Amino acid sequence: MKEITIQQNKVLDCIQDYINKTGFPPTRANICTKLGFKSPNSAETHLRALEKKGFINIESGTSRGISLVNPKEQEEDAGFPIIGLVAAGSPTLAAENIEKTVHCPQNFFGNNFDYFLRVKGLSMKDAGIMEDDLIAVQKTQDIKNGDIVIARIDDEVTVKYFERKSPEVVHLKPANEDFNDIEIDLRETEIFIEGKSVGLIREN
Amino acid sequence: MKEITIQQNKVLDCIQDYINKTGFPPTRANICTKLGFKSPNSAETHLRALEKKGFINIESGTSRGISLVNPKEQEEDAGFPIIGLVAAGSPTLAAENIEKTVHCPQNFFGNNFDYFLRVKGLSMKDAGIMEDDLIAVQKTQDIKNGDIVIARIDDEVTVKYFERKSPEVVHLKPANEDFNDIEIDLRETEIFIEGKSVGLIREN
DNA sequence: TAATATACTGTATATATATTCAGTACAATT
DNA sequence: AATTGTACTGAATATATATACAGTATATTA
Repeated sequence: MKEITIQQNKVLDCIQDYINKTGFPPTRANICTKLGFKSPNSAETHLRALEKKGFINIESGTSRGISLVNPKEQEEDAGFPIIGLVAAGSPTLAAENIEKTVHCPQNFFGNNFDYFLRVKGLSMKDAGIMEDDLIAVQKTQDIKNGDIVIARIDDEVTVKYFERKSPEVVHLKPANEDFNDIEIDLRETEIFIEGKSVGLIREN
Repeated sequence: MKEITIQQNKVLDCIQDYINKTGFPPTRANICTKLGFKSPNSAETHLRALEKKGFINIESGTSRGISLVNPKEQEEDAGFPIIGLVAAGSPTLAAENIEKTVHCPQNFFGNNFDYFLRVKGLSMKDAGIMEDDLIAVQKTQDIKNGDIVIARIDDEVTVKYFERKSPEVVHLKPANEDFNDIEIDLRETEIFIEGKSVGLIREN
């Protein structure tokens, strides 16, 4: 997608708004009214530019024949994969691990997120994370102490509280007294942080 | 919604298809082409009937001014209210209790549900239900022992495990050893079951 | 310096479109 | 038997709409 000018973006937003409100695209005159243009040709030239840049399609000779190439609904109401928390051997986002796809807004949990992780085991029970819950994972390296992180040690994926004890030592702490802390010396063991939990869904 | 005839349903499907394919609604002539009519008035009369029955809106004097009253997206991706679990005094679904509206598919949790309830307190902690979690509530009276129910006693709303001890006695059991069972004798105390929990969302 | 893209106004027009009117036919109610 | 709703054809028309043409102005690029 090529770059878009400020005015062209206004026209694009105007079209989106009009469709959301009415259910059908605007005429050149409609756009002029909304944006304060005095000639329908102002809208026409912007539309031609938007078409040339690939943002819209224009059906020739057709009233209101404007269609959006990338409607916003697709961005806001995206499909997110559910990944099984397999014990060992598989990188998290491999296609064969995708259980199914869930549709919800990207900002469903306040923060953006990237995928759902199906929880196995009860090591985070006291944090209210139960077996088969879905954790909304945001792929990020921006982790603070106390965050619930999705960490990979070798090929094992685990969900735990994160706590950095020193530049070289990290503790991964469960929320269940039956489990023990995992202490990791980064000089000895490699650890990869997949991301952190920004939300949770329990299906039943 | 009133009943619809076979032909009118064909016209309605035709409109939906046309919008899906092109991004904008059809003209009378477009409908005629698709359905084999030879006069635009055939489409016109069907459109008027559909409008009268509430399936579509027609913007007068506007080309392609047809909009669907119940587009499929709205059915699949509906808005659900979040209700605060206020301690006393208010019926649950009063408008002033609605925090905000969340958009997600109606079958998001496998079962259909009607609204979200914001949890206060930790009485269901061991069931993984924490403070400020959102419980997806299905309004139903079909409760089995062990279900997590939303019950109203007088004007107090509470979330607990449901267990019927006898035709006259019901136990509402918390999932936290710091709380005690609530024993209710239906001959003495009135209890109303708002519904049951079919899912859970934690926002952060 | 010329060419090109953006960003408009203003006018004009062929045609795309909604919409009314006049019919015909059939089935279901009242 | 009269009325109403459905289901069409066919013709006519006012107007809604796309779209071209003629300008003006500014900024950017080659």
